Amino acid sequence: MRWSQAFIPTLKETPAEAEIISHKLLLRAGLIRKLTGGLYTFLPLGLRVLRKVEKIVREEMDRAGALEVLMPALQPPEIWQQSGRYETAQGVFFKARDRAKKEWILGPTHEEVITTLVAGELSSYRQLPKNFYQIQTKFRDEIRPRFGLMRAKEFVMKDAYSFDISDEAAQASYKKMYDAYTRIFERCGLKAMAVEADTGVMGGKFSHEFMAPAETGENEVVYCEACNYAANVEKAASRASQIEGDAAPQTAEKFPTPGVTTIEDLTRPPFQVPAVRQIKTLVYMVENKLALILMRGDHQLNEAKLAGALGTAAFRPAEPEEIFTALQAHPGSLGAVQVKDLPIHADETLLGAVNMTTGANQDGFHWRGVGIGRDITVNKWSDLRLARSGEPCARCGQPLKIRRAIEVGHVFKLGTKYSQALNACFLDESGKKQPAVMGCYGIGVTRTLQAIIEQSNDKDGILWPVSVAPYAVCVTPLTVAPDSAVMKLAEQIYADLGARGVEVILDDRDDRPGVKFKDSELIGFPVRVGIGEKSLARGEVELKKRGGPMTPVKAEEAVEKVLASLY
RNA sequence: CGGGGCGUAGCGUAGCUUGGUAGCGCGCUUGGUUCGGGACCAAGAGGUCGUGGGUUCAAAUCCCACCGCCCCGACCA
Repeated sequence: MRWSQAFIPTLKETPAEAEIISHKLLLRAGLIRKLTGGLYTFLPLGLRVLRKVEKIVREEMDRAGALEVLMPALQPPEIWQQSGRYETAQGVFFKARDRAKKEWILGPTHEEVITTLVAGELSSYRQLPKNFYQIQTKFRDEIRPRFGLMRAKEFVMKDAYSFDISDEAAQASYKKMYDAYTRIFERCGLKAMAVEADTGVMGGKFSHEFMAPAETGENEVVYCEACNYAANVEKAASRASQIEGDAAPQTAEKFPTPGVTTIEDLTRPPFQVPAVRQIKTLVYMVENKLALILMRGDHQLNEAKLAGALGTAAFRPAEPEEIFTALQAHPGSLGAVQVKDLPIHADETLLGAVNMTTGANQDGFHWRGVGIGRDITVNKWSDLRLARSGEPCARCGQPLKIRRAIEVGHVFKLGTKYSQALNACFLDESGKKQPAVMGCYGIGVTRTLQAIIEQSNDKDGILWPVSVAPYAVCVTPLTVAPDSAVMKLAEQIYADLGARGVEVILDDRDDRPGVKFKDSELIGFPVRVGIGEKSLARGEVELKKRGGPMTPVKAEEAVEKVLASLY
């Protein structure tokens, strides 16, 4: 490609809309442009990168034995009703209507479609295992699109769905995808770690997320350097730090606490009750009934765990009016002492706690000397708390660490939820009808692209890994007069590299060197070959790896040196 | 959806408090000088000041509504 013929609108200044470095660079390097919030056009250079990421994904899926298909983006709501997700996934749908006013759904994911397909084709266990994948645009009505491609209304995703005859076989399929993902991110030059994850609305059995560490990531990963335990913070278990030794249990007593409405307030004089000695009382509306959730004062509730404990995701924090009606007190003065008519769920760290302080369900009053079990009747004990940095690892006891990360991939073991609902069944060896055991596996392709930039950049711009760079080499003549020795050599190196299969761009723009250098560094071509009169007088050209020093090489060796530097 | 911020030329922005000719930098066009790290000089083009309404002799500026974008939040009582 000749730069003068290309469309590479680089920007000297950062558009005001971009907040994080990868988003800024996507715009500045001329890779994407925004149509409107959450919707982007890939410009030629950005599309080249996208295609390269897709190619790597495709190669690794094929290698793992998955079969590529392409499913419709537009889906009938009926299959979602069949799977039971029409209601639960309501929030993410973009909907459309045809001329007959019938409703359609712009696919946010494709479990229903693929399972419907398989249901129609599958009859015998001999047909399994099968794993189908596609690379397709998904549509999700995100609550808040942000950070460019990171969270968009429309994005490219690779999704794969495996069908197996048994749990064990499904496990093998899962492992294959897990391994494929590890290779994919490695080949993309992206640091990503597999972490245990919550299954959320997918309703699966267990799952791993592939997380690319980055400060701007929207997720938090809890990990242990000692034993390699790693989990999404929504899932992460930590060992409960017990409350230190107690004096003899005191008797519960109500005391006035005018104006006190937070855990923090109670830790200050005159009360000076440490947060670990407090019981935080949260009120939730669970399927239209109120429930109390008790946490230790220094702990935070993890809603993903709460969903697991409640067995439903249909809950929300109660409104203050609802709380007052039920407990005759406002948030900040709530407690579970002597509450008999509401279900009480408690985090297991409170088990056996005595001498605790908690709200009295009377504004301006708290109880102290409260003993769980004696003064509060807990209906269900569960692990409900958010793991924190420094807490002992649940496996090995070493301190846990937390870091932010971008979720780039997710593998789920689904079980038979969808195959049962949509009748994707087969006859086993004994002639018995069985639902296929499924798994599903996603990679956010466009998000991966941006995550690579987020991890690989410096003050001058992007540092593309060779595997996904829009062009591997930028040949930069400092003079472009057609009959000059400099340009002639540039043309020759450009042609020779192209002939050797290297993706190369020739910066034939009649611009000053500084402009060309800045642009090539902003875009981040892995290797630049600079050709100028001065060095050429010595029979040399300049080889510069992005982010590295400039090294002179003999002009006649340039092509070989470039090839060597690429691998 | 709640809160906050912002909409002025392709991009970045000043002007708004205190109403009175819309300004600057980058980019763009033309000419010239330059030519190894985002050149310089000169002359230009380019604006429904987000949209609609209101107040006023007069609105980018004040008021109302709407639209759009960005950020934070939407569990921590």
